[in-house]
Parts: sequence; C-alpha cells; structure tokens
Amino acid sequence: MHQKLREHIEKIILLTDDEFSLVLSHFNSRSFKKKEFLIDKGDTNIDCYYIVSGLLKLIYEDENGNEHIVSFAMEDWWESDFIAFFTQTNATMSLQCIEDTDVFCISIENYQKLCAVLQKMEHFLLKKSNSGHIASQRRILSFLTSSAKDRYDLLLKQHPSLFQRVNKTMLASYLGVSRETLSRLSS
Amino acid sequence: MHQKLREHIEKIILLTDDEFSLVLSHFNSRSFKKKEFLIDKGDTNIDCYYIVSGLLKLIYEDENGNEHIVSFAMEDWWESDFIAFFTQTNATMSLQCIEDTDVFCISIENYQKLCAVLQKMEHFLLKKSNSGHIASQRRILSFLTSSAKDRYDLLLKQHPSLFQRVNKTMLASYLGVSRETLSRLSS
DNA sequence: TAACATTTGTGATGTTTGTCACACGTTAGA
DNA sequence: TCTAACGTGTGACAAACATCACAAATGTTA
Repeated sequence: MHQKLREHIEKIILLTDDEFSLVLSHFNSRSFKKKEFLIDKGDTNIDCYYIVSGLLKLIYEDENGNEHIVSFAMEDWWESDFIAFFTQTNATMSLQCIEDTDVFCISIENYQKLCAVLQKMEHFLLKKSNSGHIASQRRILSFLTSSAKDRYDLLLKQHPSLFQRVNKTMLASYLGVSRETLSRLSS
Repeated sequence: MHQKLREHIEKIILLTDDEFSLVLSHFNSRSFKKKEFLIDKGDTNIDCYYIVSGLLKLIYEDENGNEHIVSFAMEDWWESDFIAFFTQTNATMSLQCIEDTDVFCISIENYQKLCAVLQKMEHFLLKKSNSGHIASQRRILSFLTSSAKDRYDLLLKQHPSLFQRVNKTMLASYLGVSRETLSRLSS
C-alpha cells in the first residue's frame, strides 16, 4: 500500500526515503467494507482520503431525502467533502463505499503541517487541487451544455469502467436524471 | 491598483515590501473595455487574472453557437480558462468584459516561477485553488439538487449585486435555463 | 431626435423529464 | 434453499422547460 502512494506522489515530485517516511507519518492507513461510511453527514473533523483500491461515492442528501451523487472516486483519486475539510466545518455530504476500499487519510492539521515541513508536498497538493478544480469545471460545463442523453454518452466514453462497477440507479443520480429516464436513454 | 492586490494577498500571508515587489514583478497590469476579450477561444498561452475592478463572464460556446456562462468574475476574484491555463492548451472558453475592467495577469511560467522563488505564494495559491474547487463543488451541487427556480432564488440570495449589473439573458445562461423560462420564474 | 438595435415579457405549442405504479429477474443472507 | 431486498424496464400521466413568434419598452448612436 505504501508503494502505491509513493508512486502516485512521485509522478509529480521526487522524494528521498526519509522524506517519504515523513510524508507517511502524516497519514493513517484504513480499510472499509462495502456500504461503510468514511464520512457521514454531520461529522466533524473531516479527513481527506487517497484511495489505494476500491470505489466510493460522494453523496448529498436533499431536504426530501433524495440522494445525489456529487462524484465517484476510485483508485488513485483524492476525495473528501472538501467544503467541510478546508473550512473545518461539519460535513454536509457523505462518503460511502460502493466496494471494499483501502485508503490513506490525512487530517486538516496534518495537511497543513505537511505543507509546512515539506515544501515539495505543498507543490504536489497545489497541483492536485488544480486538477480537482479542472475536473469540477468540466462537470459544470457538462450540465450547462449537454442534455441528459449527451451526459450519459460522455460518461460512457470517458469512464466506461464505471458502467461495470456501478448500478444504473447510481449512474442516474450522478448524471442528474431519474432512474427511469436513464433506463429509457440507454435502450 | 498595487495596493488592492497586496491587501488581497495579505489576507492570507504577510509580505515585506521587497517580497511584494518580487510578487508584482511576475504580474502585468492591464485594462480592458466593455465587450473586449481577455481570452478568446482558440487562444494559446492563456494567463490567469486577478480582477481589481470591473466584471467579466467566462463563456463556453457549444457546437450550435449557443453561449453558456460558466461563471461571472468580479472585483477581488481570480479567473481564467483554468483548463487551458494549467494544462497549457488552447482555450476552449472565452473571458469577456461585461464592464470596463482592470486586472493583474500572470502567465503560467511566472505562476510556476513565483511559486518556486517565494514559498509563501505557493501557500497562498494553494488556498486560492482550494477555494475555487469549493466554489465549483457548490455550483455542481446546485445543478444536481435544485430546480431552475431554486437556483434563481439561491443566486439572488448569494449575489444580489449581480442582478443590478447583469442582464437577464446572461443570468439565464448562467443558471442553465432559457431566457423565457427565467422571465417567467421571476414574475 | 430619428433610426436602429437590444432587452424583456408573454402566448402557444411541443419536447424532455419526473413521478407513480407494477412486473419480473437477480442477489444476498438466514 | 427459501425469502426478502434490490435492481431494472416500461406504461400512463403530469410537470418543467425549450422553442418560436411577436410586441412593447429601453438603450444607443449618427
């Protein structure tokens, strides 16, 4: 597991063994079973997660109890309720396992400490944050410019593996349409 | 103009006079008239802009020639086609003045240099990037969970000043509904 | 100020999507 | 292996929204 994290980071910055040990000391390694919650809405002291293996969904429950999938997160991705993580407030979203999942997690305190003690990591995290920002912009664009059918086709093209790992109800929730509409789109 | 940028940065990190001069040397100051383009789709070498005064729209034109407003940007905000800026590719979006606008702009080369020569600025930019990420997440949530009417009400609550400065056609484009639907929502 | 372009509201109509109901096959656990 | 929960497709209908057309109000420029 350590090796995967190291390779992931070293795609952007190079680390000595000592530096990587220092990095690692700021993380905890944890495992979760399918349907378990890494974050439950209302939780405080939200961590940020690097996903070694498995699949997660970040969900928002509206006032009618309907679940909306803000994003899926799979191997090699970083995920959190970033609003709660960065602003150090209660989680408004939940992060739940779709499959058994192994992660490294880091608290906001350790995130800040790590940036302070190892400048390279601040650089790494800036790159990651910028990538996250870009991914969000793309998703906004898809809502602005595309019909449900087009969003479906785009997702199928960009993340075909999701269609094997995630049921139709969740895909519909991610695309922002009802289960029934999605069913009619794909037939 | 310099003072505004300095105050903006010093909300997060403190700078000596020399440090601020160093920061400033990485930026250019520019002014644009209403309807002028800071970024035109297809442009290369996209800059990132800090807005001193004025109002901009970031737009995406779809294959049918329809304009979609990805975001508005006003005083004290940072804006760019971040996809093009960070990935150093051609702009797919345009950034256009709604009002006369003064900005500081920075190239990706200077952005990277500045991070390298002044660690504090890397910290500042990480904070800004995280804020941008959060703002995008909120916008995605509004598309997932809210009807056009609810998105309209939310915008009115969060940014009432926009309703004075921007016409209804643009508001509709930002909210992702037709001009006619918006008109019926607000009456 | 006259001529023209832009902005806005509103009716009529069609399309897209949501909601409710139900049937049927699959999966998971006792 | 039996049973209950879950996942999926589909019909009928309602609601939300887009599109087209047009008129009135407002803004802009020669």
